[in-house]
This record gives sequence, structure tokens and C-alpha cells, in this order.
Amino acid sequence: MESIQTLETAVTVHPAGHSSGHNSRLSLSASLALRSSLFSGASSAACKEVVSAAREKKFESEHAIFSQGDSVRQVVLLISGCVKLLQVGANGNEIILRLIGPGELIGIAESHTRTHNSTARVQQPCTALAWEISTFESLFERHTFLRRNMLDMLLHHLDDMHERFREISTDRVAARLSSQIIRMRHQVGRQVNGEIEISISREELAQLTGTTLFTVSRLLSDWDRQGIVVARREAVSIRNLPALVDLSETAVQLPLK
Amino acid sequence: MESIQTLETAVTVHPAGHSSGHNSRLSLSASLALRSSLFSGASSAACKEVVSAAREKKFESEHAIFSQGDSVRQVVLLISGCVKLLQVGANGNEIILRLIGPGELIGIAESHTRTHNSTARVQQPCTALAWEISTFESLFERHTFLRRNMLDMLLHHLDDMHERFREISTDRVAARLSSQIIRMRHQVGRQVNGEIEISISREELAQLTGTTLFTVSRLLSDWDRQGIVVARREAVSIRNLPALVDLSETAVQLPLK
DNA sequence: AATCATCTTTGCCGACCAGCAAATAACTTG
DNA sequence: CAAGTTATTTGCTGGTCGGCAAAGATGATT
Repeated sequence: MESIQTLETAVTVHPAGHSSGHNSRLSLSASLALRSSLFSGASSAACKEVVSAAREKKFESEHAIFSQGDSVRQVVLLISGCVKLLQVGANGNEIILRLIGPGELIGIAESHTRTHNSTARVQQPCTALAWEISTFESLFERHTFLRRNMLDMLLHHLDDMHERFREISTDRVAARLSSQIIRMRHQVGRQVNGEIEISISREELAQLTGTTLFTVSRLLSDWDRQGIVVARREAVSIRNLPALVDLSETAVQLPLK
Repeated sequence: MESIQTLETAVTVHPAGHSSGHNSRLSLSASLALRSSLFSGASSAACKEVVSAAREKKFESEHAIFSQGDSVRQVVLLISGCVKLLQVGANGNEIILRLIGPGELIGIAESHTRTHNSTARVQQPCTALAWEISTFESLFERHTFLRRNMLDMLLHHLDDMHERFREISTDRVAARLSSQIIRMRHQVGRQVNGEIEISISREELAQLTGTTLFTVSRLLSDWDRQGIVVARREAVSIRNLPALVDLSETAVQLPLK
């Protein structure tokens, strides 16, 4: 619990001078948004036009930005914080499709359906830019870079899902879990005095890797004893990355103890 | 083995009058391509320009259109036949990311990487249109409908992966297998005297649902005995769709026999 | 500081399903 | 039509992991 990620602090220190509607001068949040790969390759004028059409929003933990079944109303660009995209099965158990960090889009994956088929729930307090879906679609027409970059971002997610799908199909839980931790190190990991710490509960790790919180707990405890990770409450730190990589490539789990 | 799908016959009956390079009059294959949702909402002139820039190709069974690790060279639009997109794990076992039928694109999902991270292997003899990647990218710039439609197609796949990922995370094999069969009935299913027949082996079904061919065989045999499906060699017919739907929603597998 | 809420650990049991092996069936080829 | 090839079936065995339960740990609240 020592430090908060740099981006977040930078944003929340200034609660935004004029964080409402269409302003010609961009707020700090808005200018941070430009770092998103959504704007890569775009002229600064075009960026400003797109950003100005958005409203700034803040979301608190546990808030559902949208829920499975809702009709699609807005597109959200995350500036700070963390959101998890999840799906609930018929039996009521949830799985996490992916974690969404700063710079990523929420709510487009369903823009071709008119209704969301997943839920976006805030995990850590967020600041974001939001466009009405109709506004965003008209921006689409004028600014080709939006479609190009969205395509790229989507391909990225598709790749990720492919990888996780292969893992869950063929790998042991130990291999999947270590792979997931390795992947998350960049996405939601934070530098805490030399180590990379990831804020996530056992249950969420289980929902990401298709297993149970019990199995996750058992594995993490074990890896903790071996000095590979440090298992804290709702957090994991990586101690020995090469060992983790090794685990992710080990097809057969070696018998524990 | 009674009838072949109508599209295929339509194509192969006429082995294409002038099936080479850039011709102003479209071949039959090319005109069939226009049915793809890649061209939805596009003017007929624009379609022709795009299609004329492609070369017609034929692929035989088992041919690898591209392999994991190859650099991305071309974009392929499938006109007839069937291709499976697969990924091989470190331990050598293959899983099927998805089956690709007529009207779908192959090879774009990796266009942001410069190298393919999956393999496209022909399952049933194919006819297709192929663009050089550079050609396609320049068409991209001129024709916005290409990007829009590709985005839609991609979102569709992403949805599909999300659904399958949830299933494999939470559902029993029986539920996953029945869901997969239900999904495939439109994608690769064919009408054979009143019933829907799907051409696929036990092993491929296993690779699609994250299980083994043994378990698939056991379940299909069982469902066959109950009259829910007909389990043939490298094929499955649906006899009782409601029962299959029921199986896909049953969280816990009822004890067999 | 004490109580409460929530997350985590760990023992235990058994079900689901992977995996081998050997027999059988279906299709192909000579 | 017979031999060969490939796909499928089915019995059997055991391991991985799900799931309950109860105790323990961590942090929040007042």
C-alpha cells in the first residue's frame, strides 16, 4: 500500500479546472487522454476535436459503467484507474474477460450489437472521457484514424483472447496462472521499490484463468514459499520472473511437496 | 456424403472463365465474393475496384495458407470451402481458434503484428480472393467501408471468443460441446434431407472445446443413443435441437447411464 | 483497542475427465 | 474384394482440481 501509480496521482491532484462540456482548452485529464494509442498518428487538431466532444467522468469502485443486457449508449476512454470486463454465466458465476487500464477503450466491443453482452465494473476509481455513441459514430466518419486505431486495439485484444484460450485448453492451472501474472505485470503492475506489484485478489486471478480461488491460493502460497512471488492480501509481487516464465512453460505440473 | 454445399457447387461447376489478374469483368467467384459482409453497404463500383485488385486462388485440403511465425503477406477472402485457424502450444498439441467459412477473411487478425501467430490450414478445398497486404492497405485508405466492415467482423469474432472463453472457464465439457455444435450449425452446417449435418471429426470438436477426442466420443455416443444427434464418421447431425440447447444450459452434467 | 467484514489458507474428499490400450468401424487403395 | 489406413469406441485407471468447511490473517470502523 506504499505508493499509488504515477498517472493517477497526476490526474487527481488537479481536480480539473473546467471539466465540463465542450471547451476549447483541454483539461489535464483530456490532455492525458492523448497518450492513448487511440490517438496515435493523429494530428493535434483532430485530437482536440475528438477530445472536445467528450465529457469527463469519474467512476467510483464497484460502479457498473454498463451491464450485460444494457443498450449501448456511450464509448468510454479510460484515463486512470482500472476496470474489469466480466461476463456472468447462467449459473451466476462470473469470469473476467479482461482488465482495462489507462488509455484503453470500454464499450466499443459491443457497438455492432445494440446491447452489451458483458459488464464493465470499476475496480479502482477511474477518470475517463465519455462520448455519446452517436457522437462517436459521427466522429468516426470524419476521422479515419479512429477506425484504424480501434482496429489495432481490437486486434490486440483478440490476440490476447486467443492466447488465453489456448492456455486454458491445453495448460495446467499452474502454467495459466503464471502466464497471467506475467502478462499483467505491464498492464496493471506497479513498481514498488524494485519489485513489480500487481493489485488483484485470489478470486479475480481465478476468474481470469478459469480456476477457483482455492487453487490460486494453493499455488501462490507454494510459490511464495519458494521465493518466486510474494503473496499479499489482494496483491502479488514478482520476485523471480525467470522462475515464473519457467512455470508457464512447464507442461506438466511437478508434484507439490 | 450425399450432397455438397450449394455455394461450392455453384463455383466449381464453372471453373471461372478468366480467373486471372486484373480484369474489368468479374468472374463468377469474384461476384460471389460480393456476398461477403466485407462489402456490405458499399457501392457496386467500389466493390468492383476492390475485387479487381485481388487474385483468385484455390487451396487444397491440408494446405497451410499461412503458418504460425510466417510474416504477413496477403489477406484472403474465402469464397467456398472451409479453413481452420489453429494455434500450437509449446507441448505440440493443437487447438482450433475458429473455423472460417465462405465470406470470411483470413489473415487480417495479425496485420498489426508483422508475423502470424496462428496457422490457417485448409479443411475443405477452397476458392478465395487474395490481396497482397500492401495492396489491401492502400485500398483501406480509399474505401472506408473496408475498415468499417472489418471492424464489425472482428467484433463478431471477439464476441465469439468471449463466449467460448466463459464456457471453457465455467461449464462442463457436455455443456461446451453442445454449445459448440449449436453454434456451428449455421457456420459450417449443411442441410441434408431435413437434418443439419456438420462435417467435423471428434478430434476437431475436442480442439474447439478444450477437451479430448475420447471425451467427445463418449458424449456423442451417448447423445446418439438418446436420439439427440447422429454421430457419424467425421460428421454430426442434429436430431433434437431443443435437447441440445438444454444440455448447453445444464450446469451440472447428469450422471450418464 | 475491540469488533466486524472480508480475504485467504489449508485439510479433506471425491468427481470429472485425461490418457493409454486394444478392439471395432468406416473409408481408401490396389 | 482384400489389405491397409484412418477414425472411433469403450473399458479402465489415476491425477488434477473443484468445492465444502473451518480456521486464520488482514484491514476497516467506531
